[in-house]
Amino acid sequence: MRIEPDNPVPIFQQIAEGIRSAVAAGIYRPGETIPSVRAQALALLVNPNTVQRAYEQLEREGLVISKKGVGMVVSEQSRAAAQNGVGQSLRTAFAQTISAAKSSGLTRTAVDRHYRNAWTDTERAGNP
Amino acid sequence: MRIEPDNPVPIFQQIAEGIRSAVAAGIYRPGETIPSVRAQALALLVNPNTVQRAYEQLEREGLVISKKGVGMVVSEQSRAAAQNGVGQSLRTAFAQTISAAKSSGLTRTAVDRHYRNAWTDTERAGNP
Amino acid sequence: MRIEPDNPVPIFQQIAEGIRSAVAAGIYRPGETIPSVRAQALALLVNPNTVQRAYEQLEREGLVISKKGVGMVVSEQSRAAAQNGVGQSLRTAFAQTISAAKSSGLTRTAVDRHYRNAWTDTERAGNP
Amino acid sequence: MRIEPDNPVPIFQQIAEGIRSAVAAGIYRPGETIPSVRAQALALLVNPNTVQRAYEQLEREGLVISKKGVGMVVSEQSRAAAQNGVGQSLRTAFAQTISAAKSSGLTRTAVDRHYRNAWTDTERAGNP
DNA sequence: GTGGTCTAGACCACT
DNA sequence: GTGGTCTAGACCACT
Repeated sequence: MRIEPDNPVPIFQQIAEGIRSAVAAGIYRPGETIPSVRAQALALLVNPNTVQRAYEQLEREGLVISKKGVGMVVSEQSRAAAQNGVGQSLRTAFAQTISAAKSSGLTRTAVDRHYRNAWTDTERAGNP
Repeated sequence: MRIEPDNPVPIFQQIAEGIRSAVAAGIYRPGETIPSVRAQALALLVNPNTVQRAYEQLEREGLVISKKGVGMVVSEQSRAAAQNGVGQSLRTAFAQTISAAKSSGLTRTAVDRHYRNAWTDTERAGNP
Repeated sequence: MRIEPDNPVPIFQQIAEGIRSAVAAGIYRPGETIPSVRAQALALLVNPNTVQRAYEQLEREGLVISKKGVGMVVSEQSRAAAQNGVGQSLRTAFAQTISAAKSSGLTRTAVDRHYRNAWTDTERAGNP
Repeated sequence: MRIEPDNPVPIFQQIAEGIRSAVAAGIYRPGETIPSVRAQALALLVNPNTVQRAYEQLEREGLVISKKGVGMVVSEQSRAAAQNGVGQSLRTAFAQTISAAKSSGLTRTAVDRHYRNAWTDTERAGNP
């Protein structure tokens, strides 16, 4: 998971989003624990309080359940919820970008070209 | 132009982006003035200072030249710069969304489907 | 006389200073008129109101006396006053620059070098 | 650092200049933080927003890097940049004063005398 | 009317 | 504690 400190999206939300993605991808499975607040903070070079905030939000969403002495346990219903949410947010993100492009007067052809170029960018960046 | 107050992207940047798009689309042409700070603030229901900040940034970018007592005049080289910037930010936005999708374990086929659905969304929303 | 619109010193003060210098240099002599508001405005590509403000200040200083139907007439005591003022402001300007340089930790040798370089700059700019 | 509220140079620029000088003089060193926005505002009896503007400009110049929750950290390349900038602005300031003097009809001998007198002034003022 | 600067004070994310 | 953003409203120079 990568954190972008300059991204206007708050870091704690980036962390939450990262966990959601990981659950959707099956990296963390129901019954397993996600990394502890301290471990995560260390891994991301971020203050533990910030990770804490992210985890609290995930608990409110029901993706994860905090168990004393155990950690944050991935819930049973988590995966469907996460996957659903990921797909939804994906579509919304695309729609926003496309809307912006249209209001700048770009044609669908031009936008599609940028979309394909973006794929090339992500592949070049080492995300096969 | 629409402002989303809940968007983590600062309002002043949303405004700057909106003007950039308008210049790229040829709505404001070189030699013309963009809406005055006060008029824009009134139109967007936003504080004049916030608009001012957006306009300062646009001036630093060379899109616009401030003339006392006259207004913010669109520069000659503005359009190319704006168009370039819009294309660039489009590609970056797509790349970010795609990266997120990949790290959630989605395949290119799935992502493409979401992309096409997003187009449908924007068309349905009345942006033919 | 040159006006610098980007200089934080207000334009009307730049104009007033320009006239003071011209009087000190003997370009305008007692009994003569300085350029009319309209002529000056045209020459400097500035709004007549701005020139008007500069002239009002000069009249308050006693450098110039407005005579209906004639114009702004240079006063008898103007030259001494202007010359005196120019010398004074020169010294003050130098003192400020030198103070700033010292507080940046520059030595007298370094400051003197910059002073001599500045002379070269003004000569190169075509002000022999 | 002293602020002159009547100086036509905007306060936020005076603050920026003051920090630049301090960095050039080695008062703030790379890795250290400059005074916080609030502390500086209190020290200079100025609104925090005004200090903020000065610091934003310094960050754009690369003199300083803002770290959330930490402060404005002096960058590695800061000193060279600041020193360079100070020397540059010194020369420009001298050139402007000299130009003004020349257009008032003063000879180099007279201007040099004023320059030396200005040094005496700054020494008398207690800036050995 | 136009933009530029400033004060006063609030709320947010982060350490 | 730290910086970042925003509102509300004043005053200035210039056209």
